[in-house]
Amino acid sequence: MKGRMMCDMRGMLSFQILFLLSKRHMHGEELATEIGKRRGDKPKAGTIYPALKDLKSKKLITGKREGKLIVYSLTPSGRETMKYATDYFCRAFGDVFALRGK
Amino acid sequence: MKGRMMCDMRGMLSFQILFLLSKRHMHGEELATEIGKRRGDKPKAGTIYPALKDLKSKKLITGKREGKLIVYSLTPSGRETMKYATDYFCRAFGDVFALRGK
DNA sequence: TTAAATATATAGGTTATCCTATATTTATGC
DNA sequence: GCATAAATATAGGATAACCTATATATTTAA
Repeated sequence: MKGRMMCDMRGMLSFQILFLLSKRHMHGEELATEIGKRRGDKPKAGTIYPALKDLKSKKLITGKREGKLIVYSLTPSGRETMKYATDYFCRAFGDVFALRGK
Repeated sequence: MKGRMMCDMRGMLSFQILFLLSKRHMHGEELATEIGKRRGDKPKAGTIYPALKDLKSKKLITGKREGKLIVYSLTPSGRETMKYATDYFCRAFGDVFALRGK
């Protein structure tokens, strides 16, 4: 599927991470798996961990070590960013979905 | 609005161009304006024209000069790519929309 | 205790997407 | 014709998002 794609479909990784964390707390591997379910390809460690590091440095998420895992959740600022980003996303791409099923 | 965004929302430009061209033929400025309506910021010339050049080089769109304008439309390959890309996009981000209004 | 498995971290490279700034082409108004 | 406006083109620079490969930490199994 991805091989057939001739236009670039990268992007919105940090947004998708914030979105998933707004539903429940997750650790890195879990996030990668959830993104993989949606995109068809699970992002590699070298993709997901730098993204988490960046979101953490911007204080949008916090991580709490639980044994082998680091469980991430949104900060208040992360929740607000997520809200604005969702509005933006829906305004930008809403009509792609509106057409589905037609 | 965009200034408040603390997570990167770039991406999917070529997909959005293909999507818009699947609805009607447009020239570059027109595409930029339509994208601007959706994203809140109209992409600059240095963004849109290289993207069109790239899609053209991949034979996903063709351009026909009409006076001052170059009117673009999808090639058969562009239509097929657009279909796969839309499926991918909806699978990847469908639940962002599913939650709206809840 | 040691090995293997799992999760995380980081270095280094590529590309699309964004920008600003400058140039060129084409049509239009005087 | 000549200037202006509008559309297109391109150079050059930044960054997020992807990758591979390697390393480290932590838990589990033998």
